[in-house]
Parts: sequence; structure tokens; C-alpha cells
Amino acid sequence: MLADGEAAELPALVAGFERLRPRWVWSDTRRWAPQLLAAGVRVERCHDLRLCGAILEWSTDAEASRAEHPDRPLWLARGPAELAADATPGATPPSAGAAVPADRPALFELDELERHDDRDAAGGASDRFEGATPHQLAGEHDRQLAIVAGSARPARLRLLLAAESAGALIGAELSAAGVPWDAATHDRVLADALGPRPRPGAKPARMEELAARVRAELDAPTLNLDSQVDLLRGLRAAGIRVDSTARWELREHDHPAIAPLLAYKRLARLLSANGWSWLETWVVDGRFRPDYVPGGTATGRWATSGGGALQLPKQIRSAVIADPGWTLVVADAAQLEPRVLAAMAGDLRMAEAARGRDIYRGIVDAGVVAARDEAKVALLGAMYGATTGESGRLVPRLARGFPRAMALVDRAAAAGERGARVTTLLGRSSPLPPATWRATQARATEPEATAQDERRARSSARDWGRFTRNFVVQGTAAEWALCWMAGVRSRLAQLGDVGERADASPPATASGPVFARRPHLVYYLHDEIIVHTPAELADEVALAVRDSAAEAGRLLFGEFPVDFPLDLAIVPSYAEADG
DNA sequence: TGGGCCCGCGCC
DNA sequence: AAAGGGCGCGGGCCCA
Repeated sequence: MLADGEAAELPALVAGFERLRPRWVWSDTRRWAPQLLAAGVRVERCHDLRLCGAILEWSTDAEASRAEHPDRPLWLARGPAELAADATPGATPPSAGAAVPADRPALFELDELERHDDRDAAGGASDRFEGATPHQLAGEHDRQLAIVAGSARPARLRLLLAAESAGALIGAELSAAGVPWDAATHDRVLADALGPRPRPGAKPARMEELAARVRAELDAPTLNLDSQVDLLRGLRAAGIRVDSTARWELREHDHPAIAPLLAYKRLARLLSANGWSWLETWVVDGRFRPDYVPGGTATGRWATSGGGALQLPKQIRSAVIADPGWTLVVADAAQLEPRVLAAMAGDLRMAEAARGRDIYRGIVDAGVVAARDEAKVALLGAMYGATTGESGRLVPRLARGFPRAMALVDRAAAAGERGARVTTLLGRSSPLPPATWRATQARATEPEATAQDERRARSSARDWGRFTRNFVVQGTAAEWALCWMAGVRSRLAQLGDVGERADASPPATASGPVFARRPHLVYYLHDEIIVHTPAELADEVALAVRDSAAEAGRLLFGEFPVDFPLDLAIVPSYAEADG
């Protein structure tokens, strides 16, 4: 750990070096970026050793090269004192002309890799550093670069590592800036739906009324609607034949208790997930600051640990309101995953169907299916591995129309069923199935295997096949989104600060020292972003967002003729953008 | 009392 | 309209 005195000097030191536009190499962005941002220092680019190491650990593209670099990491602490020694005398930040090459990495001290990376249930990265001796940061960086250089597709991996690291910076910046949130509007939404805020321990009035009606209709005066067990028993006792209390199953039944029950469940969800206590916990000083976990899922999509930022219900998005004089630029990539599939499969016919705005309409126009809804269901089924129902019935039609795209996902599924890894376009590899999965497969091949053993094995093989089928598409879409967002980030940085003109928007001080006077990303949801910007820059921001989308397409797919249209809106409130 | 599981449901 | 993939989270509930 840094000594206190050194930690205090860190932001100024980093800010000084930043003028040389280095790529910072550090252990973990989550560990370093927040304190820098809090001190008003933004870093342009970095190499996140933890995230990049996790990618390279499993990359099948890098397999051969990894074998040539088997050394265990060995961390050597390098503190700010040594960092400063590279600079002009003392701890004075160097001027732009100082003799430090722009691409020379600056080194941060690291005593041990943090390891909340337990994505690999199959075992791997998390025990990799177990008991490792302290080790040189630069050595680990060199090791990672060597793996990339010796890999099958170094340019793609390099792009992936840069995008992943940019994502890590963005994650920290989103939390630092926060989503502008109007607590009064949120409270109004809650009160309209639930009734006034109840006393602690009491249920909102609307929920109590609905619960009473359900109990009356079921003739179960003491029924606890919040208990799944109790509720299931109550429904059955009233003659409603259900196997669960899930909404989609309840909807199938015609009974006077169902409507108030569904209404109750909807309100209960709102209250527990985004009610008044959520508001008090997560919205401070007019900003919602969730804790993002970039690269937190197997496919490379982000996760959150706290705040539930990736599940913001549409119901409360009206509380996302730009500061006075500011506005929101809300953009999402329309039908991202099918477009990604078409491009990565090199399926020209599917890309053609996707050109313009609506790929589902395009599939109908190509004569593959008769109706837009059928196209949608078939395409989702192809990407998710549907085998039954309408979706399963339509998938073969899709396969005839777009054999290349279908072959790509079918190959991925077949690999998964064998227990093999699959890889995204840029080189992120899927985890291996857990040991229990292998045991299930092995059992079915034994001489004394029963029919049930075989059924179980086939079923779990298909389960894993659906995962890998979806992995390649979802993971590559996540890569597109990372590149998009990284492009937006760097373009916004070039727009710079709004000046001190009398007619300029006032600073958004709650966004923190780095972002108070400049457009900045505030939200990211898989294929959607929100930029909070001074109103006078909104058009420039929109252009930056569109340019970045086009650039992301070229970065991943070169000149392959696929486009990634955006639904983009410049609005004061998130609720006014079409979801 | 706290950890871990299941359920249900919000988002993509 | 449902069913295929990925998640997080809160509540209930069981068990130590």
C-alpha cells in the first residue's frame, strides 16, 4: 500500500505525467482511478493488468504463445518515489518536453493482485496468484504483451485489451459522475403507484388494499403474499392449478384473485427494488452512483455490485433528469446482436437484410419468413438456442435463408456440447463447464449408465451448448459496445470544458471536479449509453456518439458492409427517449 | 444471527 | 404470447 504522504501526492504526480499522454499500467483500475477522479485527475488511457490478464489467461488465440511464457507472475513494488525519479528533479511533474517517451508505461506499486475475479468456476485465474511471491509489475506487463505478440491474432487481442481497459476507466468515471437523479420525481412516481410513503415496517396503502382483495378472493384471510410457499398453497387450495407463482403462469388462469395478485406483485417489486429505501441508499446529492464491474461477466458484459444499475425499470426512468442548462443524449444500438452475428459470420445476405433500420422487416422482405414477429422470434431463437415452440419451429427457416450466420452459432453450440471453449471475434474465450458437468457427461459413457444418466447428460450438454452459442454473439456485441463507448469517451474529452461565458451552462458541480464543466458519460447498459452535456454542446455530442458507432463497426468488422444504426434522442429526461 | 439457496422479476 | 442466453437483487426460508 502507498504511504499516506505518498498517496496525497499521487494525483498531482499523475496529472503531470498525463500531459505526456502515457498509457498507465496498473494493477487494477478499480483501485486507482476513483481516488484520482476524486482529486480532479482524469487519465486518458491505461492497461489494466487484472482485466487483461484474465482475458489472456483463457484466450485460445493466445494458447501457443502462453505456453512459451509460463512464468508465474512475481510482483515487485514500485512506489511513487521511483515513479517521480523518472521525471524531472524531485516530485515536480515533468513538462511536456521532458524526456519520457509517450508510450513508456508509468508504474504503480502493486503488492498483490486483487482477486474478485472469480468468473472461472472451472478454476483458474483466481488461484493463479495464490501464494505467489511479490512480483514485478513491468514483468507482468511484458509477459502479457509477449502473449499478445505471439498469439494467432495479435491485432484483435490488442484491441480487446485496450477496449477492456478503457471500459475499466469508464466504469470508474460513471460512478464518479453519477446519473443526474431527481429524488422528488422519483418520490412522486412511488406515491402515485403505492400511495404515500408508509411508516417504517408498514406496507404502502395500495399494496394493503390489493392484498386484502387477494385474500378475500382466495378465501384465505391469513395468507402472506410475500411468501412463495404460502401463496402457492393458497392458490391451489382455491382450485387454481399452478406449479409456481411466476407471473407468466398466473396470467394463464382465469380467477378473480389473479388480477389483484399480479398488481400486488408489480408494486411489491417496485417497492423492494427501487422504493424509498433504495432512493435513500443510492441517490446522494442528486446523483445515482452505482458500482459498476467492467468485464464482470463471462461474456464481457459488465455487472454491478450494488445499486442495480443494469435493471433500472422503465417505470422510474422519469427521475433521470439533466441539470438546469444541461441535457441528456440517450443512444442505443438498434438490434445490435443480430447485426453483430451477421458481420462476424460474414453473412452478406443477413447484413443486407439489416441495412437501414429494422432487421426483422428486412428478413421478411428477403422472403425468409412471412411476418415481422416471426422474424424476431426466429432470430432470437437462433441466438439463444430455442428448440421448442414457435421459435424452434421457425429457426430452420432462418437457417435456409441465412446459412452462414446459422452455421456460426451452430458451431459454437456444438463446441459447447463437447465441453470446448469458444471465442469472441476479438479473442475473449468462454469458461469451461464446471466439474459437475464433466462428471455428468462421463457417467453417461460408462457401461452401466442408465437411460436416465444419458438423458441428463444430453440435457446438460445442450444447456452448455446454448450458453456457448449465445456467448460468441453476446460477447462480440459487448466488444462492439466497449469500442463504441471508448470512442465516445475520447471524443467527449476533445470537446473540452464549457467556458466561463455568461450564456454557458452552469457547472454541474454534483458531477465532481473532472466532469462539472464538460459533457460526460453517465450511464451504460449493454447497448445503450447516456451522456450528460451542457445543452449548447448537445448536437456535437450526438455527432460524437454517431461517429463512434460507425468507428466501432469498422474496428471490429473492417469494410464488411454492415451498419449499426442508433436510436438517439436529445432529451431533458431519460423517460422521453424511446426505450 | 448469518450464510446460502431458491424464487421471482427487473434489465439487455 | 412464450422460450431460448446473460445478469443482480430482495425476500423468504432452511440450516448451522
